[in-house]
Amino acid sequence: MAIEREEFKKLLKEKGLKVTRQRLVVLEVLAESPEEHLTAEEIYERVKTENPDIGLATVYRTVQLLLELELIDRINLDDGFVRYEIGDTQENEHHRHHHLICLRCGRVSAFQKDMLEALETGVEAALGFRVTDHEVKLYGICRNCSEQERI
Amino acid sequence: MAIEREEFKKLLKEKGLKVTRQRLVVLEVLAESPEEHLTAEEIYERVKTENPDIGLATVYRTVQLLLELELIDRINLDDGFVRYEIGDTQENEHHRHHHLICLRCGRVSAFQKDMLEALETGVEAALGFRVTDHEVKLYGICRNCSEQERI
DNA sequence: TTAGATTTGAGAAATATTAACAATTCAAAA
DNA sequence: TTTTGAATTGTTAATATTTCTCAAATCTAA
Repeated sequence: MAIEREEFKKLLKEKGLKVTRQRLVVLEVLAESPEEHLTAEEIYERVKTENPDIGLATVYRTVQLLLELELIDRINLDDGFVRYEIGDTQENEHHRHHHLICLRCGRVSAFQKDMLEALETGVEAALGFRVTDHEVKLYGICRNCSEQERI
Repeated sequence: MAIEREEFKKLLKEKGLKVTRQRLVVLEVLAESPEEHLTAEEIYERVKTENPDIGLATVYRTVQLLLELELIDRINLDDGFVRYEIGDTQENEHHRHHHLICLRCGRVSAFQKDMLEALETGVEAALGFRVTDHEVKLYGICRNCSEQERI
């Protein structure tokens, strides 16, 4: 479950930050599409439908703020854009940077964090490297595309 | 072991590409520092000591070519630069995009590919996603920094 | 040596993101 | 509600990496 509007307001106030229309709308756009990975420009386009006077710089600034508050995550698909997606407040840690990227259909999805735990403990045991965060991208062919291929 | 100069020449000829001084020097710079992760600008600076007349665009073009030939790998540390490192011809697959990034000293190192296998087979078994490539970055504190901290 | 295609160098162009700064907006106090 | 001061915003310019353009140079096969 993503963060609620009222929780967000409370969080801003706690940090001494102001609750602005722009901040609410940017978060809302991201919260509306938990499965998508939007670029700043895409967020800007969507925000403009509700708030035509918003500036692109404000989107960049707000996205930066939301990252710092750990309400959203970033993903870089190496296509020249940084993308953003709403985080999941159910998880204790908001580091959900592990994605499956289908080379056929382009779909980006996440997989369960616990699948990474073996890898991380393995690295710690073998190399003494204490893992605190990760960004994992696995490229390949998703189930859907595999099945369509077979037909 | 990285690719040899003569192998590279042969590979270029096989593909109908020309063997140029610039291509040889760029590969050499990368081969000299298998542990480093150089930006295009850094490669350019080093190449210029042997070849002062080279252009930056040529470095970008050559690096692109070397990527396509799978002689080098790219890594993006999200600091605004794409970085390149020589690949390892010993491995059958040249996808060595798995790195440990120390948040204390900034060192970037690689870990053995076989540690990833469990993760990849797990994803395949659980989700039907056939993994063909990966880019894995684990952030944390390396052994060196952990030990220095303790002193 | 020649010829033709590829490659290069230099600088312009493209493009994502950040910085600067005056104008606006928010929120606490009067 | 009004006031007030600081935070935030919008606009535009700036920054910086990477790509594009094109004439000149270079490579390779004949």
